[in-house]
Amino acid sequence: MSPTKEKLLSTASKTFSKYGFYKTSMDEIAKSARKAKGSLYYHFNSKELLFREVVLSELDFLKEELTVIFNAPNTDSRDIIKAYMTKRMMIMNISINYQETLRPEFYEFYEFLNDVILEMDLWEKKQITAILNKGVANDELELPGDIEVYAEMLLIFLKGLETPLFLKGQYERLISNFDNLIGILTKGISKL
Amino acid sequence: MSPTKEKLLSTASKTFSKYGFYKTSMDEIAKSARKAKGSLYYHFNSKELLFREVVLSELDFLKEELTVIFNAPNTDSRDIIKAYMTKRMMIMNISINYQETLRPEFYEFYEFLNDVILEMDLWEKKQITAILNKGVANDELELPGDIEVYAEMLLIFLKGLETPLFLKGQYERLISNFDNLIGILTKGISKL
DNA sequence: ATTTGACTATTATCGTTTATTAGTCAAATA
DNA sequence: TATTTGACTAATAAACGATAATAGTCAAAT
Repeated sequence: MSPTKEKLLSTASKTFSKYGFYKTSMDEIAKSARKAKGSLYYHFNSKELLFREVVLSELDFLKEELTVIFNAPNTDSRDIIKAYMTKRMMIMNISINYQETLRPEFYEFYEFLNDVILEMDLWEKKQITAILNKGVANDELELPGDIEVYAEMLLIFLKGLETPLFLKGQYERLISNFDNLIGILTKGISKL
Repeated sequence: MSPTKEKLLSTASKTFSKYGFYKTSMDEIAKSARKAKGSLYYHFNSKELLFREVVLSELDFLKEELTVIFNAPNTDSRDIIKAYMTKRMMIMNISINYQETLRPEFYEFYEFLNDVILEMDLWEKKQITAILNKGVANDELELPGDIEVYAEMLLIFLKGLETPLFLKGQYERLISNFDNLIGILTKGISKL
């Protein structure tokens, strides 16, 4: 990625995270980055696509970090699940532009991001399903019924926590008990 | 409750559930109930308060049904938790006016209902906390850390399911595995 | 105490103008 | 050739008034 493009992207990320998508203008981003507005459009084509790139970069970072965890060799599937949940929450907590998309009052405005979020959901669901299947194969886990549905519900739970944690400022309070909760969940799925 | 008031309330509930709060007019409700509009205002004071009553009546029904479950004598706390989760989802599935308040595009418009929902949340949290505490006292459950936070997270999970289940039409698909999931959760919190 | 419906007050909607901001492009630069 | 620039245009949001729809009132009737 060229230095100009990189500069524009990081400036956009900072500005969007400060004022939100709708209260940030392209002129403002260009000015902050000390570049011409034309360069923004040369590299990103539109404001929506620029914001997409910003959110995508946050999700790509999350994906990279999670990939390390999911692919850790010789690790008990329960430990992978634990590490996954913890890491996910930590990174989401600092993904300010992703958090912006959670605001229900903007729900309809972010439709152009639906596919990005959906793609991430599918990726996570796939990874969770794989690790659950591996756990069952290794006799570490015991899961009656459809494994994919468990993966889906785990994701629903984690995503359900996002609003209280990141938008309603309960991160500190709830995260303190998160380890205990993870313990219970893994106990629930463990083969005893 | 007077017959007129009852008639108005049930007509309002039907009409709101059919067209939603904003696309239903007071004239329409009065006409459907074959009453004068003045009667609506005599009994309910405003459109918002009328809708409140409608949603409250759905939540009161839920409360009543759950109270029976929570207060069942001589019942294992795990069975109470299981019955609670199942019953909650069944009743929520038919509480159409409550479901309307879940729509994120209307989020800001339903602020006058926030206290009703919050009150229900607190009630549920209190009931769950009580049953978890009872379970621990009876040596049926094992929960390290703050019990209230578990109650809160269980509620977050159940409420997180509402949107996929009721608004995105996944009720049939996901509910089929719900029993298995409940089994896992109760296993996770059980003292072994 | 309750019910009624003609009436008033508010709020949504539409059309128009103005201001802001998204998006373009020919020329300059490297 | 690929990139950068900023004056320029096009599209959209905000502001405003006029009109339509609907929330809410109240004196009279039951």
